[in-house]
Amino acid sequence: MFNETLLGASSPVLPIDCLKLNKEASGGTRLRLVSPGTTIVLQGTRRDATVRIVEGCICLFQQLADGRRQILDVLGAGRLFGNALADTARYRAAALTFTHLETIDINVERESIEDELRLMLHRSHAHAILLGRKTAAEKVATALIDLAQQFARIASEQSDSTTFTLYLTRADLADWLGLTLETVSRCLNSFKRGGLIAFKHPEIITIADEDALRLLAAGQPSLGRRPTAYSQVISQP
Amino acid sequence: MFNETLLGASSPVLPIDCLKLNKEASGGTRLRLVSPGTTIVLQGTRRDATVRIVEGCICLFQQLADGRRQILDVLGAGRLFGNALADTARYRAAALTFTHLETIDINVERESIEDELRLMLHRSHAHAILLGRKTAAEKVATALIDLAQQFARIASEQSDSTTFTLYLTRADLADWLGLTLETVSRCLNSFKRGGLIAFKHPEIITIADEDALRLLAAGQPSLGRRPTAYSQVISQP
DNA sequence: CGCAGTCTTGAATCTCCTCAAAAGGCGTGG
DNA sequence: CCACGCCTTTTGAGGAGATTCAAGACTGCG
Repeated sequence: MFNETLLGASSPVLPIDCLKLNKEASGGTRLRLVSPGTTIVLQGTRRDATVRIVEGCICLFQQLADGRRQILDVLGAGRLFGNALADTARYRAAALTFTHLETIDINVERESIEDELRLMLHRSHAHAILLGRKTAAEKVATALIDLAQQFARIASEQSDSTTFTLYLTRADLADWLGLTLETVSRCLNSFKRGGLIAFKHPEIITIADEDALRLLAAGQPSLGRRPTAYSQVISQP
Repeated sequence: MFNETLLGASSPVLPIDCLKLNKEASGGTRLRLVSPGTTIVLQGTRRDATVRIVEGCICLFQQLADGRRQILDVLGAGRLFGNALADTARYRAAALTFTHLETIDINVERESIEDELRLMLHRSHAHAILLGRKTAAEKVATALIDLAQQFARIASEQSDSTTFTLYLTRADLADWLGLTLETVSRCLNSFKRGGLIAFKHPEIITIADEDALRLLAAGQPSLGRRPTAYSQVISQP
């Protein structure tokens, strides 16, 4: 069962797996460490219950009555989460690794919050075309490109290969991409055999051929299947 | 081919199929009539190019390189659209019927714009779980409930049946729900045979059994298939 | 009346899912 | 240090839901 972390100025309660630190920089904002698997619950309906991810990875998800799960977004360092962005009662957040959070002042960060809101909407729209119109391979390719950008290690910049930690399990990826865990695994290993990516441990991924992956992710006619267009194709303006 | 309507204070250009009216009420906002099939292009990157739908129906959509299309949202009267909400260069809008638009002042309507932004995000998230995790029948049921709410005719409130105009074609519905036009047609006719809905003309739909439709839309265990849950089911708090 | 567009329906195909089993990693404890 | 159990991942075989292809029906319009 998931642990639950309560966050919010109104609640002094902190579960065992949360560390509370005080930071003198940036005006004494609190830092909280959340363990993987923990469901993050922002206290009440307070508008000011909003946090910034300092380090780590969090996913937002929704569930249907029978348990079918859809991960809405995967958030890395710098992303915001909380009631100032959207009613947190409508979906839930879970930490995918040890994650540092810091509470933010919604009056001071008004601008950042509006930017984050626009970013969320843009990402959600991009994800809609992924879920609705991309093939399994295209979905996985898109996810890899996205996660590589968000979680790339600043390690050796040798050649053009990027390595990143895949905080999501195959099951998480499946619930993000609208697939099954087996299909995700098959795609990843097919990419591996094709030389698009490389991995030894299933959670440390190296992008070997980013160009090819990007073409696949974009749904390039040559690589994917033929299109399902029910309306005339409209040329870009 | 789609016509293109230019909107925005910077552009005095109006295509033939657009009527320009002056309205004395609400401070001289302009009203524009857009014909169905018209792609609406908000001029430039101006932050103030934003409109409210007074009457009619507009859909927002994106396309992949090969023409695969995904409708992001269907907007009815009262909804906003424009650069104040999201960069309109990232997706396009098309009128699905004769539609009245009025330009709004983003300084005066600051509050409404932020509300609309949150509504867009919420709807996009709700649509994500539809695209990723619902079956074809559940998708179509969800769409019908949604459209009935947004486009219900205020006609005879007899019994509990709602009738509405389906401005979307089967192809539009398919591109909204991540299905094919044939699957949408099959679902609608299956609902018709099952007594959930009724229609004589394919674009005038009556919701006959709203409760059953809502259960289906919610992905009720008894009606749909068994769940695809890759993580433990988390009980609601 | 005939044409064009949308919608409906059927049959075959295919992608992805389901079910199943085996392999690999990791921590615990003997 | 290795055995054991637990969990995630991989891989295979078969099946189901949705798509594709195709033909016919309905509607509105010149």
